[in-house]
Amino acid sequence: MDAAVEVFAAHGFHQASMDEISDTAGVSKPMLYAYLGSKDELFLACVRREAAQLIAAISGATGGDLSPDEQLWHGLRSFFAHVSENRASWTLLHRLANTRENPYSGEMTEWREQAVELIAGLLAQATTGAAQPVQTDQMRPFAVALAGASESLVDWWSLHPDHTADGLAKRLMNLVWMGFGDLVEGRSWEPSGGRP
Amino acid sequence: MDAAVEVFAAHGFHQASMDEISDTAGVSKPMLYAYLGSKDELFLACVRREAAQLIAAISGATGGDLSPDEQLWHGLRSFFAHVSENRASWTLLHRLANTRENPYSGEMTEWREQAVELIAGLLAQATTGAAQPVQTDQMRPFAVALAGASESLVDWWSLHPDHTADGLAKRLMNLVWMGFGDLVEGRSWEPSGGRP
Amino acid sequence: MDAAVEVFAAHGFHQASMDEISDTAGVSKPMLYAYLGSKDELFLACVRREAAQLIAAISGATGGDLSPDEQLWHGLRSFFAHVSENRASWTLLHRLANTRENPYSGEMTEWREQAVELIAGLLAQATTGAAQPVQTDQMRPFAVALAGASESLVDWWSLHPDHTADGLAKRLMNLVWMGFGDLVEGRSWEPSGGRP
Amino acid sequence: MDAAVEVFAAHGFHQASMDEISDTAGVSKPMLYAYLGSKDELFLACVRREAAQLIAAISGATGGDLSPDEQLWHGLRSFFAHVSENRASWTLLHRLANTRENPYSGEMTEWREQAVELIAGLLAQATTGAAQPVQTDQMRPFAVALAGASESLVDWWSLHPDHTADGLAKRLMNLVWMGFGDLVEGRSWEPSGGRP
DNA sequence: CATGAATGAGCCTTCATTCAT
DNA sequence: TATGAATGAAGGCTCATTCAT
Repeated sequence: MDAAVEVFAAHGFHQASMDEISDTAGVSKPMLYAYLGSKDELFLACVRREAAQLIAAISGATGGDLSPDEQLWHGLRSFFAHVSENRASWTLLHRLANTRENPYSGEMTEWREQAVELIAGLLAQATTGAAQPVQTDQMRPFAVALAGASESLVDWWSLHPDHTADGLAKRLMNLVWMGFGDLVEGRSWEPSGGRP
Repeated sequence: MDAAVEVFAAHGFHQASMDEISDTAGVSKPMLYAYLGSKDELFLACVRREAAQLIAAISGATGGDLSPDEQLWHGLRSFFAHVSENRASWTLLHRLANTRENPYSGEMTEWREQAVELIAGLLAQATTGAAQPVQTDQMRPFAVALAGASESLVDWWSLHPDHTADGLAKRLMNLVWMGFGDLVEGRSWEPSGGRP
Repeated sequence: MDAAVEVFAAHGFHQASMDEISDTAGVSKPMLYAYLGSKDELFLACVRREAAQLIAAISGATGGDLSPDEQLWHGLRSFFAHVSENRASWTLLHRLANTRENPYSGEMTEWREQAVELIAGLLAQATTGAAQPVQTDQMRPFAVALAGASESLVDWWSLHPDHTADGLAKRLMNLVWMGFGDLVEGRSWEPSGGRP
Repeated sequence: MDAAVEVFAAHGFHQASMDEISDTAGVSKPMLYAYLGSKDELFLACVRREAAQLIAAISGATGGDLSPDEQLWHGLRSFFAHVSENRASWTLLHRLANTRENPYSGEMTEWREQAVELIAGLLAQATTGAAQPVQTDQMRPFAVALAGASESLVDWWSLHPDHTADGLAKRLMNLVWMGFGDLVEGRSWEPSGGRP
């Protein structure tokens, strides 16, 4: 059973013993090894599955022929929604997968790169008709920043549950999208004297 | 010796054996226990020290009677600078401290709350003369987002070393501060039709 | 199927898993247990069968109304021939059965005693007309020595395949039978000054 | 403690648990690993030590400027004596080391080759003044046979303790040395009609 | 009857932690 | 005081052995 995600999320990789996982899953330890291989492979499988689900949720929401900002908006909403409904999954991806130093470290964070790529693509798309259109790869730092801001807000959210997924997503849109719009239109901040 | 930070950062918490730490530090294991207590306590002490240094670096840069945007700017610059000069420290704080599931998990992330508080204060301060001044605690989500964006950019930076600390800090200022400015001045994004 | 002999010979007793044996045999594991009982019993059954075949081969060759030396000669020849044609069988009997420390250890080496008995009988028979005929049980040490020499030569043979079964058998006859003949005829070696 | 030899000899390699070895040795398991490394390494170390002692015992006895037959005689005597005083050691070398199929299998049987080489040298030396002197490497089959006969007798001895080391050694000398002497002097056995 | 699926028990190995010197 | 030496406790993994189908 892939409710091993629960145990990993609850105790971390090393503190999670295969005994506890097998107990929680309701099967015996040899079954874990028969079906999922070693502990490393089990962990990797969990990460893969959860990452795929998260990416699928976001991708599904951003599809369609909406405008970039609408796509981003829906993507953020679905991200917050998915995460709030899959706490353990998020803990696994965010807290544990980033930390493990093992042969598979590449795969552990691949999902993040996919998300960044998705965002960067939207941002670039948004500049298409602007004065100075930009390439996708110049958008990456902004995409990374937006992704990080989202992740950070999710963590904070769990400590302040009185906010809604949509409320947080809208806050992020306001903060980032507006600033991004300014940027595209040529208004920018310079070190010795910002606007506000 | 607190060069245990190096070992923790290099191998992670569990892979770092007390043997290796004591060897690297040049003392014997019983000394580690005499001075720092258990492995958990040692780790906590490391986190505390590194967190204090990071917060000190940022606080030192934001002090003075500068305008809020300048303070934020200097804070971000010094954050990126400090992190780039203390890779191990950052790895410890960001990658390891967030993951541990132990009795001290509260203290492990306290530094983050301090940083958020600092940013939130600056943001609130920036609205003082605006049409609708806001309280510090309403700024927290934005501060959290900014902090997360910064952390995320730092990680990304290590894979793209051709950027400078100032360059990244400026990008963040442009993205966030401008959007924040719009917000303060009443321009905002609404779900069914953003600006750009 | 008793092709489990192959697996035992190939990997040794402990390295041979019941899974591999059942796979190689083309039946399922429960069948193994239904027909042959436990792993120990299976091993014992293999040893018994192979031992019986070996003893049969030797006994068949030594039968008849030949002179003792001819019987011994044919026995040795057939031993070398049988072993070279049943490598796995020999590995099982010689390398594995001697090692096992189980309740059946008696049966594991019974075949060896049979062979020794056969040889001792021949040796005794050879002294029938001599000056001092001897009983079978006084011949046993010599028989044991001859048996050991044969086994040892077989092992050595597998590393020096350029010898023939008959060549080795003849060498053994020359070495042992001649010495035995001397002995029977009263010429013997004494500690402080042998013959050559 | 290298009284692990006892446990290995008593139960075989696989049945001997590190727990039992450490208990028997009077130390804790981690000490075993600290001093002797893994179970494989421990076993190898035991074999190496016991093999060295056995070879030393035999070599020590065969040295000097004695005639070849005297050297052989003393070698056999010391072999039987050493083995009877070190039962566990012999079990390890003879019963276990020959069976293990591991990376070190080369070293496991090296002692045997040394013994064979020693014997072959003595045999060749004995033919120096004879009608047809022979090279050492033509003596190897005889040496192998003699070694095997000795080993076999030792095993048999443990079941018939009423014999003495010297008695068995003398029997072997009579059987092999006399036959060997005949051979050197040109008397040989031919398939269709031996001497006795 | 024959088997896929399941497990209890145990082994090797490691490491945080502590005495005796 | 500082340390080399020692260990209790556990964890990952495997395998002989048996049910439910």
